[in-house]
Amino acid sequence: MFSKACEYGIRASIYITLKSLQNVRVSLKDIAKEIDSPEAFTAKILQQLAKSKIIDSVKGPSGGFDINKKKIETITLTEIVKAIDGDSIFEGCGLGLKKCSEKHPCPVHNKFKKVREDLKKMIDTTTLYELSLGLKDGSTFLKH
Amino acid sequence: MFSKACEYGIRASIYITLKSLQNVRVSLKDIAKEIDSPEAFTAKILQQLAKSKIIDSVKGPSGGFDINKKKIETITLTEIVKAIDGDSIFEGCGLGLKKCSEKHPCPVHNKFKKVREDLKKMIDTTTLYELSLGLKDGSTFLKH
DNA sequence: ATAAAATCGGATAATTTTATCTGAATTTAA
DNA sequence: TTAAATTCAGATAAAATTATCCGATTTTAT
Repeated sequence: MFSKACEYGIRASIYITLKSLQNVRVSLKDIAKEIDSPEAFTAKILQQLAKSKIIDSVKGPSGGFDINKKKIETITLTEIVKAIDGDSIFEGCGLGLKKCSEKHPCPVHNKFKKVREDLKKMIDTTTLYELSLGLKDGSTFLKH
Repeated sequence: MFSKACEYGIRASIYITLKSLQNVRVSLKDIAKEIDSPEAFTAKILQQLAKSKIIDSVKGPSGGFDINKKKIETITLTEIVKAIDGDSIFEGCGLGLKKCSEKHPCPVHNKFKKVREDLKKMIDTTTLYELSLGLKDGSTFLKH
């Protein structure tokens, strides 16, 4: 569904959200440990998210990553997915045709349309804030 | 969604279905041309499908691939996907957690569940026969 | 000022996926 | 029986993705 990079990116974002709500900035090392991801690779992904202005990064001791508290409730999964995987997941044809459209559909075009729209709707309406709640109350997890 | 190999596999299967319904066996070359896929790579995929007993292969001149007519109406996309991509698409966690379950869910577990179930239901009930109809009447396409 | 703690950026490496090549085996038909 | 048309199998190559390494830069705290 998503690339590994995107999976890490989403998991990291949810963790950063959780901590940001507690006014705590978190380091790469901390993030990688908490989401059980390769540190250096995760660094690259966080850089992408920072460049896309989804998260903020601060260098130096006591530096790390956080998300603006006011922004947290507005950030959706869609923004993160787009920043990392682009919009292949939204646009791509289910059977990989370069030109697949209503006018020139592949055999599964219509059947896929509904599934894809549901997926789109779901990630479009799911916020980081929302996802951090389960983490906070211990009902959901980011590793193992 | 699916791997490239799987996309080619599905497209090839639909084309083989169309021709098999006309009692015509098709060669690799023909298939690759009709679905616009790399020939040698497609060969590997067809071998997988043949080993999985989804399609039949015949060597020698006038050889090629076909599907038993009686079987055509019973073959679903699920069988093809499983033969090529395994069941990662059915089992995998949306965020890549190794152990994600009802008891230990990732933050998007429940939101993904519905989408995934819809996808599963869709490919589980879609047959090759059905997909070949649009091709036959020119309303759907396998390339460009 | 200086040392330490962090991110940043670019190069490189490992792995997986996609794709190609080549020769062997099989089958058909002349 | 031989040549041609095919698939088959294994090796290899190319490309994309995932992952690591290292030195530079920034910032903090002493």
